[in-house]
Amino acid sequence: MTHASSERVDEALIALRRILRAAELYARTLATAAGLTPAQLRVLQIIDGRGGTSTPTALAGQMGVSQATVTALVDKLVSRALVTRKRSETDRRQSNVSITEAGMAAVAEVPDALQQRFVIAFEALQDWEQAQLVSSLERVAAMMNATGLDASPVLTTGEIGSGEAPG
Amino acid sequence: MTHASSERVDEALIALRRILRAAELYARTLATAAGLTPAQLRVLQIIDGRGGTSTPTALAGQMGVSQATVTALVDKLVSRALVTRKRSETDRRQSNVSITEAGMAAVAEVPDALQQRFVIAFEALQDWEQAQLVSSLERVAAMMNATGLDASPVLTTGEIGSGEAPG
DNA sequence: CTCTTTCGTTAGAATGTCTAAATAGTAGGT
DNA sequence: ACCTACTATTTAGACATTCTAACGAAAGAG
Repeated sequence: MTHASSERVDEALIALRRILRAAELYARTLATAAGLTPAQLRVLQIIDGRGGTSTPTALAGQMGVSQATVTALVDKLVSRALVTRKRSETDRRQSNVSITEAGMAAVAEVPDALQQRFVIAFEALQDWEQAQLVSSLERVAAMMNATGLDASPVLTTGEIGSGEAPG
Repeated sequence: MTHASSERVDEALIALRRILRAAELYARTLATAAGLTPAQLRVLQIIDGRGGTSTPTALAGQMGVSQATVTALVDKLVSRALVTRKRSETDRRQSNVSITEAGMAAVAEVPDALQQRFVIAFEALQDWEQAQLVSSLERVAAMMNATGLDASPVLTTGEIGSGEAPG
């Protein structure tokens, strides 16, 4: 039991909070600039990151909200022609929500909030420091998830700095 | 220019996103369990962390929302007797929002979302790993802030695992 | 005292969110 | 074919968060 441990937890927490807050505020700024709301942008990004099509149930699961909420969000996006909604032909209970070209353009214009800021900072770190941060972060993330919450991996991490990600 | 860099950014981003999402979902769960909403709980936590009293303007600044929003939030909390609102005597334009005993009890009952999960994970890390994570996190946070966004330090990091924090 | 600025609230609107109920489709058993 | 059970989605009704704009009240400068 280290004495200094709680101080360090404090410091880590403060840093994490600042990252958290910066990401949150920035996400809103970006979405607003694109004429969208944060939630609408998230829907668009998830669909785009999943190959251009998804279903309400999948979206609800990934976003951690109810299907009803997704319906409302998709309604808004459909009315702006950023996505289309079409009944599945193999299972007509299902609905396929597909991103349109306008939607893709909107997503492409808006760099991912976390990415934009985090990547810049991350790339300024030393190589060994990057490796270390990844390792520590992954352990924390794994442990937080293990505590009982599934943080449904969104993984919309496409165009970061290099070319296309492995498809 | 390292080739492996973008892969690592991916991994770090994914981990951070999972932490992000877990914290967000968990915050809602906790607030709901306490009969509050996330935003209301945040107000309570900020006031509590600031010595028990604040003003609408200060709260708005710290939360990154407008004064009008704070007014609405405080209205709800007042109606539940978790805070009181009283005109300042030195400057009667100002309003002092103070947490009540019931409010403090509510805050004490609800472990901070991030803290709860993060601390558990953090304390399971090796000593050197903790130190490293703090260092990396702080660099990232500093750099993200330096990019132009002020993430208004909330620092409600009081009762983590040890006794009272300084001050 | 009058003008300007600051602090806070009120009013009105849009969005996000939920739960519960309704609608529609699939699948299995008979 | 028909009934039942389950799954996928939408609708309806409610409440919370948030904004901007307008307003009232107080402080400060002159």
